[in-house]
Order: sequence, then C-alpha cells, then structure tokens
Amino acid sequence: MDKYNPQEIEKKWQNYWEKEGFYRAEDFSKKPKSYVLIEFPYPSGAGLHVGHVRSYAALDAVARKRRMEGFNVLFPIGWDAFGLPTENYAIKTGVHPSLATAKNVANYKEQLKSLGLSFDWSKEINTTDPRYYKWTQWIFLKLFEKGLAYQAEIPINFCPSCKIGLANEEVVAGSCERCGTAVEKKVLKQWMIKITAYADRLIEDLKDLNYPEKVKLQQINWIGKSYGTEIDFKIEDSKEKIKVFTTRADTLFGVTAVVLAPEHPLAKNLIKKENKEKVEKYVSEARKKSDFEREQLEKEKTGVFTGSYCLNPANNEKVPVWIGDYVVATYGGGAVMVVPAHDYRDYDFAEKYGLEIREVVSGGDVSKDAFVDYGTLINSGEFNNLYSQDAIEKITRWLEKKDSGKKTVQYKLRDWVFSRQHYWGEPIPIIHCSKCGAVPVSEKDLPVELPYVEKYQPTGTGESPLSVISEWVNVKCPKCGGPAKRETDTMPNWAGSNWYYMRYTDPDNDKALADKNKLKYWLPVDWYNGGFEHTTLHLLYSRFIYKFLFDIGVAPTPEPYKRRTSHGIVLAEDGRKMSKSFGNVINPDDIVKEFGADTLRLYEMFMGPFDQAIAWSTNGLKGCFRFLERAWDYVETIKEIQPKNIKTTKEGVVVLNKTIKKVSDDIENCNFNTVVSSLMELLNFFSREGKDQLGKYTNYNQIEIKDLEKIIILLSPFIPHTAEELWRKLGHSKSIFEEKWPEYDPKFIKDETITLIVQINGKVRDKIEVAADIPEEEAKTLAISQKNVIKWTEGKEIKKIIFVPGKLINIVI
RNA sequence: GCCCGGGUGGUGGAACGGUAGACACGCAAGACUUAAAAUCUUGUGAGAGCAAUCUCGUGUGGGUUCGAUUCCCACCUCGGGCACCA
Repeated sequence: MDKYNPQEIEKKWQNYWEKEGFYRAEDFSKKPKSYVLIEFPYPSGAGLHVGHVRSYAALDAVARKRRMEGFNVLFPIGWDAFGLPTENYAIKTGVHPSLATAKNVANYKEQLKSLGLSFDWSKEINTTDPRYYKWTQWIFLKLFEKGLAYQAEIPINFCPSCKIGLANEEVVAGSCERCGTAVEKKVLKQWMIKITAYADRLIEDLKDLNYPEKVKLQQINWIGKSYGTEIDFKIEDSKEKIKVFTTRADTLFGVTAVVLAPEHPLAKNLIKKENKEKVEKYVSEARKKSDFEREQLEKEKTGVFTGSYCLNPANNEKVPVWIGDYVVATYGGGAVMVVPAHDYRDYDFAEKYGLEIREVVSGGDVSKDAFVDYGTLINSGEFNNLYSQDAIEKITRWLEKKDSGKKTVQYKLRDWVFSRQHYWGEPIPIIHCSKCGAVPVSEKDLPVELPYVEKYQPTGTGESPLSVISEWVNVKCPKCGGPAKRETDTMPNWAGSNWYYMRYTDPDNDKALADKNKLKYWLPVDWYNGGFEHTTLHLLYSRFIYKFLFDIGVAPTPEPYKRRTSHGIVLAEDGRKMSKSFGNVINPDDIVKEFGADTLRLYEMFMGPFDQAIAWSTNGLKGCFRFLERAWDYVETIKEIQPKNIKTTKEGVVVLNKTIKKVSDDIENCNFNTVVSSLMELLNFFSREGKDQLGKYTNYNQIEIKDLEKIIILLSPFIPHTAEELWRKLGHSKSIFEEKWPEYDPKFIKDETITLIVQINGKVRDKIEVAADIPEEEAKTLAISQKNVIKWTEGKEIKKIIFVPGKLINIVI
C-alpha cells in the first residue's frame, strides 16, 4: 500500500490537465455557459499571499463543480500590473518597472500553477501590455467624446522636500512616508470622470443583483443620495449669496451661523480686514490636512469668524459667517447652516465659540444636548405646531415661492480623479494644443505607448516623469497641425481593472476591446468573488464603466456581475495582519512544498466562514493533512478488502445522500467550512466507527465501490490532485473531472423516525424516538405519559402544550 | 467622526426562533514501541454528585416569545472602508 505523498502526484496531474486542455473555455458552445471570476492579482514583489489562495481555491471549486454539472466554464486569470508599488520598487532598486513586472508575473504564474487551479491560461491578460491598454485608452476617448471626461483644478498631496505628489497611502499622520516632512496640498489641473452622472442608476440597478446585502448597503451609502433643500443666504451689503444644502429645512429658524469650507470660492471675499491675519493663518493650516483628517477632527471642531454676515431668508436675521475645516468642500456645496439646538456637531461648535442655541423643534432638552429627532416646530413663525416632516415640505415650498431656495438632490459620491503624476500607468491619450485646447488622439493612433526610458524618477515639480521626455511630449496637434504637447499624466490603476473581465472573452482581438458575439455569449459574469475592501471603489467604478459601455452599445447588458461574493482576509497566527515587518508572513510555497497544494487548499476552505477574517493556524493545517492521509489509506484499504457484490447499508445510503445534498447546497452558499466538515463526518462514518483498538478496519460500514467513487467526486473540487490519483487507483483511465457531479435521491433525505424533544417550560427534559409524521394528539399523549415528564409535572397544572411537527413538544406548567 | 461587519469552550468554529458547542485543533489517559515520534482508542464548557441527574452558561443590560446564540433597543469592544495602495 502506498503512502500519501502529494509531492509525487501533484506535478504529474498539473501537467496532465494542462496538456489535455481540460480547462479551456469554448466560445459559443451549446452547453450552458458559466463565467466564474476572481479579482485578478497585482503581481507584487512579495509574491502570492495565502489570502489569494483562499479566494482562488473557493472559486476553483465552484468552477470544477460547474464543469461536472455540464456547464461550459470560463475561469480566467490575468495581471493588474500598473501601479505605485512597482514604480516605487523600480525607483528604489533601479530595475525598470517593466522588468520588475515581468519577473513578478513569472513568479506568480509559477506559484499559481503549483496550486493546481483550473484557470484557462489561454485567456491570460496583462494590463501593462500595449495591446491591452490600447483599449483602456479607447474607453477614455469614448468617455471624453461623450463629455464624461473633463479637466478640473484639484489639490493633490505634495511633499515639499521630496518634491513629488503623494498617494494618500504615502501620507502618514500628515507627513511624507519617506522623509517625514509635513505634506502640503498642491492644486493641479487633473482629468476627472463623471461617475456622478450614473449615481441614480448605480443605486437603482442594485435591486436585481445577487450581492451580499452589506455590499449593496455600503454602495448605497457611499453614493449617499439624499433629498433636501438648497437655501440661499444673501450676504449682507453684497449681491452674492451663499448656497447651503440641508436635509433639515424645518430647523431654518434655529440657524445661528453659517460655516464655509476653507476652499469655498466666496470665502476670500468675506474676510474683513480686522480678521484677515487670523483667518488666513487658519486656512493655510487647514490646507495641510487631508479631507479624512479634517473630518476625523470632528471632536475638536475648529473655526474662525470672517467678520461678515449673511441674512437668514426665513426671518432676515443677521447670521455670522464662519470658516471651519470640518466642512467638506466637495459635499453640499461646501457650506452648512449651523443649527446648534438640533445637530450634535453644531452644538459642539456653538458651545466652543459661544453661539446662540435656539430651540425650534420641541421634544428634547437643548440646555443639555442637541435634539436631533423630528418633533413639533416652535419659535418658527407661521410654521409653529407643524411636525418636522411636514415643515420640511412647507418651508421648502415657501422658499421656492420667495425665490430663495429649492428642493434638491444631493450625493456624497464625487467625480473620480483620473490623473496620476506617475510613470507606471496608461498614458492619457490627449494632446494639448495652445489653439485647439485638449484634443483627443485619434483612434487609429492608439495605443499611445508608454515610452521605454531609463529615467522614470520623479521630476521634482509634482508633474509626471513623462513630462521631461521632450521627444515624446512634443507632437503636432492632430487638429491644426501646430506644435502641441502630450498629456503627461497617466491613468490610475483602476482604469485597467475596470473592464478586464470583458477582455478575457477575447484577449487577442486588435479590432475591438472584444468581439461583440463573444461578449454577448459570455457576459454577464455569473459569479464574481473578491475582497470587501473593493466594495466602494473597484466594484462601483467597474459597474459604472460597464454601464457606460452598455450605453454606447459595446457591453451587452446593463450590469456586469450577476452575483458577487466576498472573502475575509487571512490573518497571521498571532491575529495581526501578515506583514514583513512583523515577521509573521506565511508563504504558500513553503506549505505546498511541505504538505502539498491539496492540504493548503482544503485547510483554507475549512479554516472558518468564508466571509470572515480568520487567523492562520499551522496545527489546523496539519489536521487537514491528516484527514487526507486517512482518506487515502481508507480508499486503498477498501479497494483491497471490500468483497464484490457487497451493498452499502441502508444507513450508509442515507448518510451519503444527505451529504451530497449538503455539499452541493453549501458550495452554492459559500459555506465551504461546513462542506469540509460534512465530508469529514462522511468519511468518519464509513471508516473510523468500525475500527478496533489497533486501528484495523474489522467492522467498518460496508460500502459499494460506486458509492466510494461518489465520495471521491464530492472531494475533488477541493483536493483535485488527490482525488484524481485515487480515482485512477480505482481503475479508471479517464479523468475524474470528466465525471458528472453526483445527485441525491430525495427519498433518502427525509427521515422516517425522528427524535422528538420534550421540553418543560422551554427546558429539555426528555427525548422520544417517534415516526416523523406522528399526529399532534398522539405526540402529546405520548409526551405527558413519559416517566421523566410525569416527574416534572406531578402536582402541577399543565397550562399549554406547544407542538412543533418533526421537532419538539413544549409543555408549559 | 461617518458607513459596514463581528463578539459562542483552552483555540478556529457549528447551530442562526426549537437538543448550544457539529467538525477540527489543543490537552489528558490508554494501546502499539526498548524508548520516542507517528498512528489508533477513549475522554474533554463550568460547577455539584459515587451515580442517575441537577444548576449555570453564546460580550453587558433590558425587551418580545411557550421557547432567544438567533429578533428588537441601549451600551461595551474588536475588525474593514473612507475616494491617489490595490
């Protein structure tokens, strides 16, 4: 009898599957299609993470099950390879980003192949390949053509010492990650994409999608649609007015200040001479903080009085205008009305700066804290005694009539900043001409290739490194032929990952981003798994771009992903995140080498609920290895000692059928941990329960070979190499993955007898074996005549008996 | 701060309105061994009892229900996201 030795079998079957082309997707097959997708990895220098394995192993199991169920499956893989980490690595080491990428991809590829995942490698894509990013640029041109790409002045993080633009991630506590200098804001002209134009549809269309509820909710809150009122506060002695957005027009009579964001266009004009120095100092301080930091500082909100006043349109009262950095410039027009009595933030602000707290909605005690609920209006002139909801409507209509306000819709979602001042990204296909303005590169001139240069270091001006390559930058204007300059900013990483799953359907096409019929055949994606961390960025951005492509007739459906699931991260054994600096990283290569890919994959499915963060456990991994050893020995033993013509016991058939149902259902619901545990139970039932003291199979539950084969098939999506090997040991010449997924017989699923639980006052006091369909009266009679029940009910009055068919009886005394 | 999730034995977790702790890890005892490792068998939430059995137990406090780990409210606490990391 052979010992289980994964190192001997895994490579062999990986080569065999690849040679036979088992996992090739077939365009236009008559079989029903199933498109199974994982988020393609960023090939970093650190190599594959065990977290990748969790997601890939899960969807690989799904893909394999689908094939056995008779589907034509597309399960592709590629590389999301543009981006900051590679560029930073290149700057540090002098290795060109394209070389670093090629090296990392080769490494990832080898690692992935050692896991035996059933990717269709013939569809492999790479976002840094000019044949790929030609189409990323093409999408940008289409957005530009439809007016959805525009330029705006937007501040970036800038390190005055390194003289480069910084990503938010590179800003640690307001300082540059590299040198520690305080980061400043630098305003640059940047490309923006108008995702806000799709806000309503992005909310509306979630309805019919199979996404986790929390993902839908998070997207809805991120888009942040709210109905409210825009109210004009005229500035005293001026024609200008401040537009304020509020969802609480009912509190208008309680306004005791208006606060502007430091960047508000009117702010500068309102500063009175005597306050000038103070206010300007405040504004320049605020400029140094990121939006995130500013909002974080809410507990100690700060502000400064400009010296100017505006007029409350409700009662023409003079209201002081302040500047405060807790007001976000990009939301609600960058101005808020302060109603201390009915908003917590405003209450704190008023207490700090001695503003009046005027109660206008009754129901709380505003001398203690803000009252933010709806209530009845007081101190509000003709609107007194109205309820808040009603008052919001009526006050808004009243303002509309006076032409000093209107009903509006407000979104938290902001347009998407699409420019990066970096080398390692897709060039934006625009040429700037002093006469013609921003002119798109013509489609026939795509791709605008990223020039291969030795110098991709920062320029020292905050501009893209491309800006110093004069032979690339200086071109003729496509419109007028005059001297012009290329756009030197590149696109963010998201640009390539927005549409990659479309390219998989036709990766070599040079006439279109993909063939129309192929897109129509394969899309939408049937099952897309990825991390929760992508919920509001990648997932939302890519839905938007897909909708845009649908509108211009490129994408075949309004939504890209029918179903979305998310996996939790794999933490280190110590419960912290895996990180080089903690020295707690588990390298999947080491695990594959020592225990085999199947053990790693099985363990990651078993470790805990798929959508939760779980700490790695090497002992848990070893337990899975032992399980595989036992399964291996069991199959080998049965093959030798099981007599022919034996029948699986009735009990065995029932257990097997129930497990087939459970495994099939649990895979669909991502309950991979209980799939594995029920397969362990199944094997325990047939093997371990019949062992003697020496561990010999003397009295095991007998099993027919055809039922044993079903068990191996159930295991195969999770441990493909081991399953294939065992399958061949049973004498098969064809692959296990050409088999059909087992079906259960419903007649074995329903129990004939059940254990009826007898409770007294909700506590279990007895259990009786009864027929599953026992009539209520009979069950009650039986229950109250039980010895244990009599003991508990003696001398007490039975008030009520609750009967739950097939489950229990509860006697209330 | 805002949005979204979690908190169940020594550990990862199962059950998700109806027997709390499946499965696995760890630990303990035993078998095999000269011995150890490996393997196998048995036990393993806490407390009381020789035992049958009983009491208590799902972050904390309250509520709904015949019955709550599960539903509702408040609180404590841990994690994810917050727009230039991917």
